[in-house]
Amino acid sequence: MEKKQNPLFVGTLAKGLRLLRAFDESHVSLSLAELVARTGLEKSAVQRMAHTLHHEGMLERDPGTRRYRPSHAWLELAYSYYWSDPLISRALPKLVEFSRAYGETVNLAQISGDHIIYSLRLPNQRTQFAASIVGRRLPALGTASGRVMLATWSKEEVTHALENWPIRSATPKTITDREAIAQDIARAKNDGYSITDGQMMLNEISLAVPVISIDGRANAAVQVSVSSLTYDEARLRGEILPALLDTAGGIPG
Amino acid sequence: MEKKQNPLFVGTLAKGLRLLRAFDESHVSLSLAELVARTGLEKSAVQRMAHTLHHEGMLERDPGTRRYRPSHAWLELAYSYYWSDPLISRALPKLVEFSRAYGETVNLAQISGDHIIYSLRLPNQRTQFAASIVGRRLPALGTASGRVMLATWSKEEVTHALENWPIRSATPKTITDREAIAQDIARAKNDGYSITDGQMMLNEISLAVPVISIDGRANAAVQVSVSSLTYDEARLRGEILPALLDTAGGIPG
DNA sequence: ATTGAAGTATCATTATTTGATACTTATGAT
DNA sequence: ATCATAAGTATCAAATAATGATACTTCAAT
Repeated sequence: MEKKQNPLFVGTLAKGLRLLRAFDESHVSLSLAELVARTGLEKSAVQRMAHTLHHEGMLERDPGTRRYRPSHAWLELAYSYYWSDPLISRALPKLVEFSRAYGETVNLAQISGDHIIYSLRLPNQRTQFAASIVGRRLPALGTASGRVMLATWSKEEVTHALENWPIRSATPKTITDREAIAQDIARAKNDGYSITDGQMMLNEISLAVPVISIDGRANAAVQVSVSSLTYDEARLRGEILPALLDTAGGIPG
Repeated sequence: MEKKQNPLFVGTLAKGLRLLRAFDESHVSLSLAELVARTGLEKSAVQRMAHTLHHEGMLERDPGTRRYRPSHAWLELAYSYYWSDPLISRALPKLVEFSRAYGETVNLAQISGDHIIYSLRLPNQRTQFAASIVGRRLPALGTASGRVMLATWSKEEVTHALENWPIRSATPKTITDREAIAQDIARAKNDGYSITDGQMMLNEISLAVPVISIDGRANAAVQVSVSSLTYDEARLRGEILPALLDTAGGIPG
């Protein structure tokens, strides 16, 4: 590792973690050589780390192809996470209730640095895979959830976010103009919700309302995605928004 | 670490992983001293590992209490897992379909050593928290899912499992007699499904059917939990079983 | 059959982890 | 409030354990 800042920093452990993070949606299994390429570590180091991670049950290994894959232990970690985050258990029953009542996809999003992360997802039949599974991260500024959270933050924090947080263009309709996003956040502050259209995916309209804590600040949002082919914004506002506000407002804390 | 088997084994990495595994449903946050107690490592080692894990974003740290917690990265790992396991994307739409149609809790369980692990869960309003979140592990012999998978395995494998796999008594009704479990597996082999009553929790009836792969073997099961206060076994067999068989049978693979 | 790449094994070198200890900050009892 | 004790943090000399170069073996493709 280049330079170690602190004598408490254990480079070997950090290297091992890099192997875990080498896996993602477009790298579902990796060979030794691919791990070398993706982590930038020495072949010998990768050999040792992969061996150890496999031995410890953190990596599955196909004896035929010799490729490594995430193991069930990765789900167990998610299980521990769920217990550790008190918001999850408070939000889950409310989301289930909403999901059953309206039959639309509903998610809990939390701020995570300059991204949002979906920590609970209740899909419906039309939801596609990527939008059905927890742990997905998206740039906060590009999402209704991120914007509606920012709408509850201080002016300084919002300015900082608008100037520094990343924007990724995912569709032709993605708004990359930071001034336009600033206006959208101001609108969300006024309205108490945020709607985006086709920002992350075409034909997808997203409605988010904040989960506000005692101090008035939101670090989480409840969000509904619908198809623009069956909904327009007005209908979303009329039919879904009131219930979604109830849902978010009903989350204790 | 006691004894190193292989020169490829990196003890430092294994130690770091022990910190991650120290968290579970009854240990949602841990202080340095508690980490020392739970991992059995030296205080200095824990200090270094915790520092590094925090630095790398794998542990959250409350500056006030100085306690460590799982971070969002644990959910990101689950996200990568989901993409890596091809069964997940095949099963999910079928489970959603079932869940919407019947309104009952439905899960995908997979074998994981001598336990089953729930890798997809679609809760309903009545489902309690522990039964709503993925990554939960249960001793395979004590679950309908585990038994119905074993029913598709070879005689030798079943014998080995019955002799060696763990049994944990969770309720007064938990069957701890291995001969009785053997009979239940034989019944499942005959019926193509398994029903358990109050094995993991009182007033919970569980119905599982196997997800059979091309070779006739099941490493996964689709499972429904209902309350014994609203269902009896006969009604479960009559109303739910046919649809559940369709669901499992409809999973490609 | 041949060749190059990928995966595996070995080992001397030394950088890195180690763990004891001292120091500082919190906590709880009196 | 004060003290006592535990928890958390910092430091450093010692040597263990990780390193990475290299050689060997297996695999895959032509």
